[in-house]
Amino acid sequence: MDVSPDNMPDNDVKTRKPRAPNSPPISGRATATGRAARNSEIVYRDLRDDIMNVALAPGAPILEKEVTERYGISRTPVREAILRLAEERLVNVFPKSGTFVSRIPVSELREAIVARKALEEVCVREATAKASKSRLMELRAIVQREQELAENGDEHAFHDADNAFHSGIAAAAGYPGIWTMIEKIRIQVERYRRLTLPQKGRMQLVVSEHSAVLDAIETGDGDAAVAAMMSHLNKLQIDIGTFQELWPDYFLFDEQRTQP
Amino acid sequence: MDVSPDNMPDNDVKTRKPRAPNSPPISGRATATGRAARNSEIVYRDLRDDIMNVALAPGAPILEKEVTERYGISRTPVREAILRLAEERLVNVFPKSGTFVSRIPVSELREAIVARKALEEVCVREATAKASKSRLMELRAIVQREQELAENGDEHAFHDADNAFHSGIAAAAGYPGIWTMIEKIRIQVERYRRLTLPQKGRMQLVVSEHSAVLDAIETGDGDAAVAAMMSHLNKLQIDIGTFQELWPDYFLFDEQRTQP
DNA sequence: GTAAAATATCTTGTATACTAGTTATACAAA
DNA sequence: TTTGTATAACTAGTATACAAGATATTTTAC
Repeated sequence: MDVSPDNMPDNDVKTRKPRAPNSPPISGRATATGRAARNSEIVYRDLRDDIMNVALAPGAPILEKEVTERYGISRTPVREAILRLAEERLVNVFPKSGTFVSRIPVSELREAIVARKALEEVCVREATAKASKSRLMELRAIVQREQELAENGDEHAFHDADNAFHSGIAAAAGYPGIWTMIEKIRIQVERYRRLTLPQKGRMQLVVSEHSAVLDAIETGDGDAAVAAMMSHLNKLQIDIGTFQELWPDYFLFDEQRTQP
Repeated sequence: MDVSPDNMPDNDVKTRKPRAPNSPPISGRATATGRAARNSEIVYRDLRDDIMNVALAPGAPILEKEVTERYGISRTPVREAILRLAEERLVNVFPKSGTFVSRIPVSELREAIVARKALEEVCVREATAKASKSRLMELRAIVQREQELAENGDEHAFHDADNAFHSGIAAAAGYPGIWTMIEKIRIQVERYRRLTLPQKGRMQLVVSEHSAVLDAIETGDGDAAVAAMMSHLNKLQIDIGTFQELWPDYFLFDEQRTQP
């Protein structure tokens, strides 16, 4: 375009240059931390967590003004947070009307599970091929931690450890970016999972399944590792019908996308 | 939280209710078109396209003010557009300093290609299993169109048709949402592809590869279809080293993520 | 002449005022 | 009582003003 900052020879006249920002993002830059303590980030995380925990139920309204007053900040950062949520399809913004927590779209849910399985399969296969001993020890430690948390019944911490296990496999495979993608997909599935989670003995089952996956990885049997992981992830596909009865208006069955 | 709009019995006193927004996003809603003509959307798409076309080169600064004046709008919608780009890692925002088009991170690039292959594999396999005759005819028409565009040398239209083919396969598989995910991944790869695209005879090669994929789908051979698709997508993995020489500062080699 | 400090000016982040559109409510008429 | 309409209140989108920090330039000391 007509920006042309460092293409033009700017060394002929020194005093006239109106301070074109000729500081591109240099590699080893100290201030590359970027958005660390931005208010919109805090609001975003809080709202996202509330939505994922179903503390904010699907269909519930989100009032900019209420959030504004709760945090004691202005509309601008709140609005940024809501826009991020809208992109992730966690909320629906109706232009001059209101913002609401989105309902769980079952068709997307199905696809999200399929996509996650595809990505986790790649990760676990690659992890089997090239995981270092230390990585395996880390993963085993996570499984052990899960065991302890399951015994204590600490659901929240167990949930974190669960994530750490899957994240660790992606890291062992050398695919941290793919784990980022899985996490984005997981956001969609998480609300559904939170509704179905409080089943007795579920944590113990997860521990044994994780352990089986790790066993296969350690023996270097890629196919077995993939099979164990698929078996594990298939547990997500409990039939949605039963939960449809419990929370009828939490789910959305037709397609009707809001943004093309 | 303390919103509680339609949970409270609001039918006792009629005149005092301060218009709590008791209109959740009803399913069959007419105004569900949502963001149609929003300025931030226009700016976002234009900037994104410019970045993907490498018209805005990696490292180039993006000045809110310049965009503001170009579109004749205020900073707010421009800012929203830039924030969306920042989430997709197409730009880097340095808080009180400036915004720059991000460099192409080669490690993420590698992972993006792996992820795309995993997702496309699922799509093409499922499409082979359950594509209707009409879907197959549509896909064949797209391939034919690609052939014609390749002969005419219309690179831009060919690019669209290319996307339509992959999108069509996802649709045939019943996974339109997965295509959305692939598109998000594709954004990252697209810039690299645009740099490597102008190779002679590339379009003709793509046509034949697409045709091979479709042949396998039509015969119902899932494994062959997957193999053909993988062979097609592997073409993306040309060694990056050669292009590193041509555009040394377009790529980023170390990790250094900006947002945790 | 060199280097360091001061200053000017740019950048993005935030707050607030205003606009335009939507929905609920009140009210009137049948 | 029901139905249509007017109005009032609330919504998100936008514009603009201000604040805080960073970089480039200028100035000053030596």
